[in-house]
Amino acid sequence: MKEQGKAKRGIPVKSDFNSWYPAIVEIADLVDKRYPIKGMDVWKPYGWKTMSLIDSITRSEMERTDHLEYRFPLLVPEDLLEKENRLVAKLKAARDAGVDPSELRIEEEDAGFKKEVYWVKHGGENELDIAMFLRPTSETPMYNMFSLWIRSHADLPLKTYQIVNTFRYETKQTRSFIRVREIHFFEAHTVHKDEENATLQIQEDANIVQNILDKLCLPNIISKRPLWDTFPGAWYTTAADVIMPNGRTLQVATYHHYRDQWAKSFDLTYEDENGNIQFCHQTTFGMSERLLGAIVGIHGDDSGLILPPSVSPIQVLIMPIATHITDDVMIYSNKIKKELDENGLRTKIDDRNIRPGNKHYDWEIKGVPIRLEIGPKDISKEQCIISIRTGGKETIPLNNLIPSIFSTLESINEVLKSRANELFDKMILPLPKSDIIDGNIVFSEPINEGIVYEFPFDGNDADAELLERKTGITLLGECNRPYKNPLPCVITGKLTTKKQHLARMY
RNA sequence: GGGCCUGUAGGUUAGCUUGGCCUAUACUUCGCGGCUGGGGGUCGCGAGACCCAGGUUCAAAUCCUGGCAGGCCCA
Repeated sequence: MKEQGKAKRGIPVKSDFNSWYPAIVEIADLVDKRYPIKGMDVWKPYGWKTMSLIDSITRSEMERTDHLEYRFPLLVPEDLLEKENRLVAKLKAARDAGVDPSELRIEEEDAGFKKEVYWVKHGGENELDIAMFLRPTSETPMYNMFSLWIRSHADLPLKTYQIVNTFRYETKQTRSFIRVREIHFFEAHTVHKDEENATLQIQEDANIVQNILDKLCLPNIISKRPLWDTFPGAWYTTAADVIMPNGRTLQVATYHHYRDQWAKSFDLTYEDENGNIQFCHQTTFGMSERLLGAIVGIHGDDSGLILPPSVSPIQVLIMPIATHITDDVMIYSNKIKKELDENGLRTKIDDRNIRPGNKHYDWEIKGVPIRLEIGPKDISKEQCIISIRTGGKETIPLNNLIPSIFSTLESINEVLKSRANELFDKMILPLPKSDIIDGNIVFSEPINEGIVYEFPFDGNDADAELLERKTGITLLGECNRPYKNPLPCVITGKLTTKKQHLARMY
């Protein structure tokens, strides 16, 4: 179906994913990376519009589930952080004590967020009495206010969210959308009267994540993260990971059950029906522009992006052909645009005075699902020609335009899903057979880089760590889709249906 | 945290090893005009760069030091 376009504008082939990805985000005009701060890209209109469309899917899910949108300040005074640090330090100590005394995970910093935030220490020329930092996430500012707002059970549940920029001082290598220092962040925070209600919220979050990822055509793995990967202060953390074409997993959503651990630190209490003071139970749920990174990475091809119709800023790009021959071409183009617009589609007419081939390449790179050509020959036959980004060209009669466009968009959506699923299935393999010899695991075949491994696992933390060390890759946690029939755990040999994955994570 | 590498028009790049031939190469891009127009057309004219600060030297894109920015590899 192709053959007509070879590498253009220096786009590397997608099989060279580590070169393709950073190139395509700029060539497709999503971001400009030349801003002179590492990890802070400029969002170009095309990229920002796409992100905004992703956000609007999120917003409608929030609305559907009765969350209200808030907007908290960017700056947090240092003294508020102390509560959080004390909590995190305490939990870590407890966790470490609870865990097998073998020296698990020593690399964790004990200063909480202190080292990874941007500090504001001056106001003009004067040093501030209390330094402030840019929010890396908003638990601290939000919970401080929640404790003022929540008085009785009638105030619960409190379901809030915001979509804001957050900041982390990353020292590692940054990548557009995947690891950045200014994060386009969605965070939902809820407060409930008891653990059970918070648990129900976690189930709702799980459902929302699937709705959103489905609209973006992104298959994913849901795992309960291992204890050491649990968000500080959380009882447990659940995460959604997608698999990028290089075999690395990308965490695109997390939701945390806090139980009442944070409430105890922030004094979040309410008076119940019987007049007793109770601690609240909380959850949080976060996502970011990594969703866009996943779309770029998973759907794109050698010719550029392919955007799912649900979030493509332009769903139908109209190309008038040979406008100088007859004025009818522009008249028809405008007529078609009007008709599509009235049916709720996002459209654009490209009337630049350049060759049509050039326009095809331009919009192909940007991943527009449908390009529609209308020229003098078509007008005489009352038809137009559409080029489909996932492959193929079709001639459609103008009197059947709208239904044809809608069914084509739908089929593009299906093609993206099935391609993504195919890739996803191809990326996951069973872990090679292993034997334990003198406390070491020996695999029957070498562990491969670009693959996600699944395997039955029913061991403890020490077993898990052995696996990570031995393979050099990371454990995603217990998957929410267990094996149908029990299999022997790769470490203990015990029969279990529990499934885990090992992967290189972004 | 440790190590390696790189900075020349908007983008990709030649020149750097061995300082002078640089008024800096080519492609692309951009602007104006003409012919054109169904998958990167063509002709003409025009625009655009040596990261910053020092140093060495008669002379620095080229050598040295520092800064800033970026990339890669390893714990």
